[in-house]
Amino acid sequence: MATTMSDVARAAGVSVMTVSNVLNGKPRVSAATRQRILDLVDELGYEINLSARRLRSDRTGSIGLIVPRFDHPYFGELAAQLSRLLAATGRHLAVEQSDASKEAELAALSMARLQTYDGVILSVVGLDHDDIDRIRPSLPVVLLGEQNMPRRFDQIHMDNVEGARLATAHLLERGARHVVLAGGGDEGHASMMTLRTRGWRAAHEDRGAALPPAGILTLEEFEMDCARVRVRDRLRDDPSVDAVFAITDQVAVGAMAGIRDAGLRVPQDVQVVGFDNLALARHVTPALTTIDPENAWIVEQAVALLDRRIDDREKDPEHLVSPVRLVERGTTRPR
Amino acid sequence: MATTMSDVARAAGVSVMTVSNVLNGKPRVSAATRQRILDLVDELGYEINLSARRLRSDRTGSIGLIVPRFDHPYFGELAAQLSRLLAATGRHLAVEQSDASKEAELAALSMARLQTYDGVILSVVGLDHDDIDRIRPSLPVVLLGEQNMPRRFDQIHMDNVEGARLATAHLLERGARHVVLAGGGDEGHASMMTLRTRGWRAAHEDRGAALPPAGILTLEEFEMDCARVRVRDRLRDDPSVDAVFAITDQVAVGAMAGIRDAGLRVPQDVQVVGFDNLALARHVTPALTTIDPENAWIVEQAVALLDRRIDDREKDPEHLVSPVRLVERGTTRPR
DNA sequence: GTGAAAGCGCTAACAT
DNA sequence: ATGTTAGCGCTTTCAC
Repeated sequence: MATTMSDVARAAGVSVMTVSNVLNGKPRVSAATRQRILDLVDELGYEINLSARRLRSDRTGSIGLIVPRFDHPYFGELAAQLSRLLAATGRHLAVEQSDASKEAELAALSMARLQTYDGVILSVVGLDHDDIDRIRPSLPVVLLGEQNMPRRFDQIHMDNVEGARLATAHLLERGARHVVLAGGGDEGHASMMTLRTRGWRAAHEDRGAALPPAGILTLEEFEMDCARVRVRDRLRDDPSVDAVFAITDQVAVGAMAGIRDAGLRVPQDVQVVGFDNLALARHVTPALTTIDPENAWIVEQAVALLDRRIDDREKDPEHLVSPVRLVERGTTRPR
Repeated sequence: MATTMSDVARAAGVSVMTVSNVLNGKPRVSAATRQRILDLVDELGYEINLSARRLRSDRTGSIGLIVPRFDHPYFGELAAQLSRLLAATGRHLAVEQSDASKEAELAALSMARLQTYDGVILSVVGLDHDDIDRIRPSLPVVLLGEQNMPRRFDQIHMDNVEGARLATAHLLERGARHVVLAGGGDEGHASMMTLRTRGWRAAHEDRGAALPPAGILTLEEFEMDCARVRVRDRLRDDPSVDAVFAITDQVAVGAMAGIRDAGLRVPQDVQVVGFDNLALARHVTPALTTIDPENAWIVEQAVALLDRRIDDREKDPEHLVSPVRLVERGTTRPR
């Protein structure tokens, strides 16, 4: 069996309460007793049982992050940043995958699993307003997502429309006449996809440019494989396409491969802009022009919101929009 | 307050034990009572308190995976596969980051954090044999790693030497005369790096080929940025380099960018082989020839080992070596 | 400064 | 088929 607090207490000849007080940094303990207990803790290899602490008091020092998928680099980067930030305040992060399916995401949100955390940051994908509304968490939750979400939650979303508008406007400015939107679509509720599609439209409207025919290339998944094949085929069908705004950097990398498959060059024949500014974006050749969602800002705000909510469960929910900016690299032509 | 079992019991007019039995699928409960309780659970929105269950009985249905970094795609892919596999048996995965530093990794391994899991899969980086040996987990742990690890743990490692040998031999076979090892090194204990370096050496010895002078390009980090710059500089210094064996796919992608920066072509001027077979490897241009570590196999075995150990804490530890194979793509020349 | 008592929500073991 | 008892390891409260 693992060493418990009462083992330490017995060895030190004190009560468990004194051990608990020492371990929690409570003030009213003599220096001598404190030191003796600390030594014993080391010697016996005592480690607190977080389940017991949690059962009695809340507070585990753990924050949960629920993401749709572990193997999407965007979430990997988000998790890494969040982890670093939390470490600064002595807490740590556990990441769980919701699998982007409604059932899995709801299961991930089940209080049972969440209770082990002091608070949870939930990246909402695949849930609509009503699904989320059914969730009545008894612990602080911050929502990260694009769709319309119940106002009673603290939430952060990217400025998807503006980002997509910037991306598309940049392409049009650089001489593109026919900007295909890879991974776009108007179906369903407000989502990353529909919002970015809206931005692509808006950029055309802003300049009085006509939307290209069949300009939206739908994708089953926002993955490289899929994007590569669809973009290649689209270019073969229609040589007038001279630019791709890809809904994510992953799609953009797939699109770049597809463009090459079609025997064309980036950016001379076809320009490309992505969205996410993944680490990867700097390292493909040519380096990818993309929209930076300011993850550092998002992460910082998410923790701030969580902390404020942990502090005051009744505070008014906040609704933040992250700034976005265009990062110009080599997949678009110089002015 | 959240609904507890006794709330449900009171509402159903039964004891908490009956509720517990229903929720745990115990057989000796009448169908009528079971249904009544299930309905009430729904109605009251009851969710089990895992901390309480854990405190009493072990079993949370959660498995922990500790990885050095969230933002390395290799671990993202590993976690995703593991998550999928565990879901099949009704369990779920939480991933924690150890940050690749010794302190952080030891902290991640502290029983306090691990106790919330039924078992833990630990990807060991930055710890040597003695550090790991200091760990006396009271719960099942499977080690994933390359260095020499205490035999009392169940463990899995890749066949790094063989993989590196395959990669290097392939380059030599395809006419390479000067294979630089990007990210290699002999320093420190057995590690992914030193083992792959050994394989690179062995392939040369096998063919009676001399090792190139300054053939090992050390890298501070196995990251694209770093690899790109170092490879570019190396090629500029020494035009005789005609191949790069990159210690990881990430390094390989960086190397490919560096080769282009130096004004050379892949694979005509410089061939490249990576290691990991990330999803990314198929989508760079040209597609990356690499070593596949058979992650699916690793994940499957890790869960099997964990389950066997959960079943029998006293069983003899097992020590598995994953098979590796070469995946030939476009960064090496056809035969 | 230290400790005794009570109990968080659950389940194992043993009644009935 | 259902209930009773006890207790997991900790913290809260209150007493000394």
